[in-house]
Amino acid sequence: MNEQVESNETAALPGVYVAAEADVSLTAPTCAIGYAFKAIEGKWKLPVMYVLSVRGAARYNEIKRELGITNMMLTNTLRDLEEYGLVSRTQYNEVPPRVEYALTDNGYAIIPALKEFEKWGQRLLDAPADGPVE
Amino acid sequence: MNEQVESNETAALPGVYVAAEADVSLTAPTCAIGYAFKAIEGKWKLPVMYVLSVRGAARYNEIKRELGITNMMLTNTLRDLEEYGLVSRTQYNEVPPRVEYALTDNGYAIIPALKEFEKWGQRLLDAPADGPVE
DNA sequence: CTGGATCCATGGCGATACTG
DNA sequence: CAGTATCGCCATGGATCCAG
Repeated sequence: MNEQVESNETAALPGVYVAAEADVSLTAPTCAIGYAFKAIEGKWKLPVMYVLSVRGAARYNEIKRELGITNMMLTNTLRDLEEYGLVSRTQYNEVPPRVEYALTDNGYAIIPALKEFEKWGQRLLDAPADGPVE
Repeated sequence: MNEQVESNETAALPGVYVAAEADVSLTAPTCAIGYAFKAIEGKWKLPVMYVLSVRGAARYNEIKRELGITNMMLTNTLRDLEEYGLVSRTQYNEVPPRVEYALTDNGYAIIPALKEFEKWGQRLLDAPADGPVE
């Protein structure tokens, strides 16, 4: 495929690092980023949270149409996010029934990370030469 | 992966555009955050990139031990990350053989997002009352 | 001994129906 | 409108096997 022969000196950019300690124990119960990874595990957690962050609050079928997600996956994803206290569910006893989902305070706190992800994605799009082969 | 282009033609609903009704079109090829989501899709992309960001460069079995990931998953994950131009693979013709993986410049660019994720995870850990029921 | 593939069991995930 | 139920496939995990 692609033979990327480059010098080893680019391995570590000076002054750029995430954590000072080289011991990476993502599975530790007190590992912050490991816990974050677990919270967003699965294909649809981040897309759902992103939609809610943009819309503020959204109904079940709204999210479904936006993402093209199946009922099963949306239901499970919302339930998981609820368990983590990231999404709140508000049911209105009306006819027809209405259920609105919104980010909790902890869910809202993910937005800075989402924005960084967006900037990163933009950078990848701006460098198509290094992108995946279409 | 393969981009499944959702055809707008629908036998039952002619003339109805599916993509047009989405205000948030994460599937659009020019959507930055959608592209970022695709780039990190899968269970192990972020953990592997995190390990590489901390270690600077790591060998195959180093990553494997750190994460407790299986051979198949690590191989596939590294290959996907290579395709996206996020990870570089450097092979040394030595005895015993040695292969080192490191983040590319585009791969390193994810670190601000990882830092935000870490802060977010720390916030979740600091608010156990809102966390998932143990 | 290291990097990686192959077989196999399981669970996440998708498509389509059906229900309150 | 907001879910549930069911089927089937593919990604994932576990163990073992292969190449250099």
